[in-house]
Amino acid sequence: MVKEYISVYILDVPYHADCEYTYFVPTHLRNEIERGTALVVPFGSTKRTAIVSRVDAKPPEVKEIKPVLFVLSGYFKLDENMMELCSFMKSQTLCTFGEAVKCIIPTFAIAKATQIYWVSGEMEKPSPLYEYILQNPRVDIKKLNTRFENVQRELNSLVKKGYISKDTVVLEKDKSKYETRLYLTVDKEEALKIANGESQTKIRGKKQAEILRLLCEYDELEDRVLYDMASTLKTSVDTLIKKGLVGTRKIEISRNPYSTIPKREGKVELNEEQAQAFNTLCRLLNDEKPRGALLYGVTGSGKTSVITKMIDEAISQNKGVIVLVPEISLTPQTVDVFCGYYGDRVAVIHSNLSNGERFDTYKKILRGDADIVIGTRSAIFAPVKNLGMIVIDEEQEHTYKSDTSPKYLAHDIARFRCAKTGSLMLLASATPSLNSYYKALGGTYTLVKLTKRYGNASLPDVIITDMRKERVRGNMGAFGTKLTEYMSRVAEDNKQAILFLNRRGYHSSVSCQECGKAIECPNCSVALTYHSYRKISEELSPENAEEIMGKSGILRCHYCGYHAPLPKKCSNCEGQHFNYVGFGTQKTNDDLKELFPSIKTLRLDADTTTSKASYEEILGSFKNKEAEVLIGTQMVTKGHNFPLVTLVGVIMADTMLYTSDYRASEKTFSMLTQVIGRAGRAKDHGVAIIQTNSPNEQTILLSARQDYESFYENEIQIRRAYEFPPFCDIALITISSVKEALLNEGAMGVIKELERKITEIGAPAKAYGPFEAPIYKSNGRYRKRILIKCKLNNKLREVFSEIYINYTKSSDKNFMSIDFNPSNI
DNA sequence: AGCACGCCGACT
DNA sequence: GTCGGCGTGCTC
Repeated sequence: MVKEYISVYILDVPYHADCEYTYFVPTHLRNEIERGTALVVPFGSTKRTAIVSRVDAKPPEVKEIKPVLFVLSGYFKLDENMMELCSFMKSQTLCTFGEAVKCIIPTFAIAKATQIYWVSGEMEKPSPLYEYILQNPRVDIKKLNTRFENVQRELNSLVKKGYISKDTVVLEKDKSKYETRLYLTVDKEEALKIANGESQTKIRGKKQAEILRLLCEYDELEDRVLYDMASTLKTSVDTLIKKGLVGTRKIEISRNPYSTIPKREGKVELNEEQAQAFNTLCRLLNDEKPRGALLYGVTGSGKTSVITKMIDEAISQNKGVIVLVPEISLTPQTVDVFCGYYGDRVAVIHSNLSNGERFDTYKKILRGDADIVIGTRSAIFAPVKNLGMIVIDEEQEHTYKSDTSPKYLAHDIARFRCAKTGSLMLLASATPSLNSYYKALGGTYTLVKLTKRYGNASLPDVIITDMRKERVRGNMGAFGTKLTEYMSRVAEDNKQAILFLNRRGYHSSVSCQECGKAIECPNCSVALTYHSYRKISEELSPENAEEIMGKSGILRCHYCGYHAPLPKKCSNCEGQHFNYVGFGTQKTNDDLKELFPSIKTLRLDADTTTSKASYEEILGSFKNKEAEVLIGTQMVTKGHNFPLVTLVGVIMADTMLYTSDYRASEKTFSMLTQVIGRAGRAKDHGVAIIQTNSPNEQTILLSARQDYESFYENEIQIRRAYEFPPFCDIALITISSVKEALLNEGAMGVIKELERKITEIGAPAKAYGPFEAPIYKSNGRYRKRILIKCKLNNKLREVFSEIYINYTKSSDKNFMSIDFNPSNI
């Protein structure tokens, strides 16, 4: 029973208005309300959906305290853990409480207040809008908006003049899907008698008799199916219902797109090392305290077997499990394996689900019908019952960080949920993120290693090709000598090859043609980014790049704002010619066609895989050997094993290495390690060829040896020396505006305020900027950034929050976004 | 975010 | 004179 006053969070308010509001609870509603209940309240001049945050609020000193209007029921209710998670997200990522709620509950289930209109007075010269409302009483604003332009204005004036009236209603949705089942209400013998005309109860139609016979045979049938089988329509069934011979019932059906996957049987056998890892992890799982573990296993060491065994263990103890994978479409085989193994107990969550599917999946988990959830980032919020373990596979992947509000990292949500439920957070990777490995070495996580490759799997031979030498020899194409040679061998031997290209990015760096070194920021140890003002129409090719790029442009650091013109010569070797990394990838396909006209290729990238189906189609045809070569981006590095693939080629390994991101090495290492691993799955000995301008780069050499630990040792020292995560946090403030002058002014104001507040609270933080964003002008808006290296804590977050509020409250039309530890810089 | 209020120009 | 443009500020 709640007291007189409650506090609520209103959904759909901007950040600066997102605070707790107090309402009076009419007595008749008092036993329907608790913390987490959804209800509708008057807010300003509208009615809004809200979530109860406190049931014992003190009335604030405001001129009017309004009463709660009514309570929303259904699936739209938050439990205590969800409530705390929303508060956590709000403080952690500076999102609104409502944005957090929308992560946790499918938007489908959230009732939203809408305006409806109807005609209430006669109009002399009816406008089209008036006519429409006359025809469609109680239409909602959404529908009007789709039919008329600029509708709000006219509506307001019509209301004012009394021609129409409006009201706010909250439509509670039940978007569940139902089907109607038909069954006999008399026993079968009787029904048969009736059908054969042997009973006192007489029916006339032949169809009706047939329906009765069918129902005798099948007990219960879906209405549509029965209509089909009896080739009849609703009318004859209706007659039977009226006669009381047939009954109907509605049953809710669950939209499960994965229900067709055949069930597989199989028992996981672990080798000694895996068994040991399993035992360690089991102890952590059984510990009542929340635990974190990092399962670091070299490529091919059988991490998945250990994870599967852990899931078996968890569900045998009646504990629920969440398994996160980087991108579901990248790993359909993972889903197949899981669904095949665990059948109906699995729920799959990813961004391609329809609203209906998402809602059904949500309910299935809520009911406890699914205790294993596998999915992408957003699955971290799944309301799994009796949660016991959260697995984050390939935990270093950047897709675990959301880049739209709420800008959370799945790990943080996992940590929070595990802490609340005493669960195990299990991170798994062959190339862990530096952050996670650092924590593991520091004892925050238990480090569990798998060092032995499974079975007799061997690493492929890795050949590193120095592309600078190829250029000197006059080979300007995408294929070096070695790769050409091995490609033709693949063709001869009737095998297959995978070629890996980096996505063609906007950022390009500049590296010396002689020594291959990229031009770096003197303060930050990251490659400087080349900003040119060339026209997009000037298509770059390796031949004309130096000329075009050299003409105009400037080098910038995205961390400290350092900028400089292009140097005349390389600071390392005095070389005078530079390569502009990040172009020419589109030539690969053309070059390939030219070199090997008979070879069939398949392309796999964001352009060719608009749907999940096309992705699997492409991989399917490659598996069926409808093509010899698969060319693609990141996507080719994951998933399927292709037994015929004996060659993996990395067209240009530097593209990712020399980006402005401080994690460039980390990302390159992870990527190359995975690509090379692709060639090691074949029965025949595989070969991986890495083409690069910097063949002596440690990152490339170490990834060729799959030597993560040495890579970590190198990289962590650089991070420490230049103070990058994990030794600090990075906050990125982006301000955008259509007016360039307004932007400068605003950004300067922000950094001044920021610096003042940082000094005030004495936080260890340093602000850099403002400087131009990598794409300075985009969508007609100019964007500037301020970057802060700091150690985030509640006090500092509060400072950012205040800055954000001040800025969004102010009247100018600039936008601000704040991202803590962004995934891309 | 909505929405109302309020202060300016161009219309019957 | 007033309609309706949008800048400003509030929401328990």
